[in-house]
Amino acid sequence: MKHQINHEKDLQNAGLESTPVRQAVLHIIEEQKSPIDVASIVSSLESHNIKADKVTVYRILDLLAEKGLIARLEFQEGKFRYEVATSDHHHLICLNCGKIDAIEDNWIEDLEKEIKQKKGFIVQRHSIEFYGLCAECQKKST
Amino acid sequence: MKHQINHEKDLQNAGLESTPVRQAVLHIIEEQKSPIDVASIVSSLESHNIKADKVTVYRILDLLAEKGLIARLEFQEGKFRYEVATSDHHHLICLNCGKIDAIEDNWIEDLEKEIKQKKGFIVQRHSIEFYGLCAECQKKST
DNA sequence: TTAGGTGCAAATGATTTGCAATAAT
DNA sequence: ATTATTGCAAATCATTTGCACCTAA
Repeated sequence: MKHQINHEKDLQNAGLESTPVRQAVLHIIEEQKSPIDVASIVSSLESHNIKADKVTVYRILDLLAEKGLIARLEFQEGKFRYEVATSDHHHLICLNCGKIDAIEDNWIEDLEKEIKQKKGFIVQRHSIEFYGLCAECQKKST
Repeated sequence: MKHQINHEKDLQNAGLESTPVRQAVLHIIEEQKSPIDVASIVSSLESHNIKADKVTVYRILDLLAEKGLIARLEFQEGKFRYEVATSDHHHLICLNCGKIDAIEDNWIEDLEKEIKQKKGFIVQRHSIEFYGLCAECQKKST
């Protein structure tokens, strides 16, 4: 369980000034179980009674992503989502209920080695998402 | 080597009326070696002297994707790209020169089985991209 | 003639830019 | 004072919607 105070450290470690808005944005992204979009971050700030302009949020997100504190994702929605940068995992997006789950795996590392061997291409990061039906929706909608 | 005439068949097989613009869009996407965005498709139509509104192109792309003739992709650019739907492969996007290569693999099928076992999630489609440095750019930029 | 295809104008949504106001060191 | 942070207005870019017009079966 992380507390707000840790975000101050995280920010400082990343060489960023720790401001209330930055801490709050980091906190909101962290307390979220699945990747969150900018509009949701903005309204979450409002409900936390933290006054911050949308533009400021965009700029903070750019900074945090640049410094590697958060990861920027796309789920074929025409917008970005963010999550805290943690151990490697891939997202499972249910096409029926929209729920986003995640899974870790041991396959991709080997696949990236193969990419290096076959293509000489060095993978720095990847974007891997699976779209389908979660267990619950298979029962309901089928 | 496919000819325009095949696109007529492709469209009809998909249950779509074969119009000049639809054939041209399909042709442009097919002659492209890597996934192409909408703006490029529109200007390509212009240079082929085919008059078509941007909106029409969007609608055609939606149709073609819906019918499975083309695939809709995202490369973290905030816009969509399209390619002909072919055998399964993943994209290698060079962060230095922007070149987009592709690779086939035998890993993902097994990973999707594991997802089914571990999570009960049934994968219908996936989005898998690797970002890094292509062989040429490793020589130059390093 | 009738449904589907297209064009044009305008709306929407996400993101970015410029610049002035503000806060922190 | 000087630099970085934020707010506000407006611009930009990708995509969508509404509606009228046109065209092929």
